[in-house]
Amino acid sequence: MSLKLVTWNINSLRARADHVAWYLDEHRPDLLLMQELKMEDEAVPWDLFEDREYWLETHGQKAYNGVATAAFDAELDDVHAGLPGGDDGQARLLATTWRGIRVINVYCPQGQSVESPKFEHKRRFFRTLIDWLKAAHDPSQPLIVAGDINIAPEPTDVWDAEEFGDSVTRHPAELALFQELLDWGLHDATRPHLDPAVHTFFDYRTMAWERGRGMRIDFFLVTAPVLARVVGASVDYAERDKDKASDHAPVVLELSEGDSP
DNA sequence: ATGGTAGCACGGCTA
Repeated sequence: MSLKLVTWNINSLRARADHVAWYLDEHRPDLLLMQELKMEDEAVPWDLFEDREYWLETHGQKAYNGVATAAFDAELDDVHAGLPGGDDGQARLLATTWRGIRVINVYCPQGQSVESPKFEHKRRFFRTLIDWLKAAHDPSQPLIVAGDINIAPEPTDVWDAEEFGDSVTRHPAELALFQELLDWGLHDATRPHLDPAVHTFFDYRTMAWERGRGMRIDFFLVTAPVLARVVGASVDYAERDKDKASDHAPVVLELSEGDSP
């Protein structure tokens, strides 16, 4: 047996409630990290999770952002919402401890364009995130930083790296920040298990799913003790292909069940 | 073609 962990930008829990319910029934993930709830905590459909025996923690925000972590048959402890000094009050980060692993569920700013003030905010968010990780976490301990990272670190992580050039998600300043996470001791856990052509996000605007123009911007970044337990990974294209799907596909990471070091 | 679609919420922002 293995544990199934999923990160999924659902693009509104209200619009995607049925899809999430179907996903829990069909796949019963042991841990589900959701981004872009686009609702306040008060509006979250708790029954959807409670009825299926999931422990749920949310960090919501009206209309934008919002993250939630759901665990089947396990508690979520030491819940901490928000990135200290880094998210400008936007609901983008939720830290919990699950089965002895610190799990940081994150929805990183998209940045809009390199010229936009939002790109400054994106870089500031990552600077603060990295500094906070370094100050308050230990890469020798079991840690997962997962979610919609909004950076495509490898040329194969966009449908056409030439066309992308240095635009947002592929700008050198962002690639350097992503590399800094790796240098600190995080590993891109799904990459060795995915074909380089597999992507996680397909924009509605350009009919990107229909045209096969995806990006890989959703990640499980894990420390060595977690990496040693990884037995597989996949991206659920069937979910992205459904009617009224989110623009992001669920990303699945499988861990062996063994005791945490 | 500085669009295209989707979500929130009912005009414009965000992605």
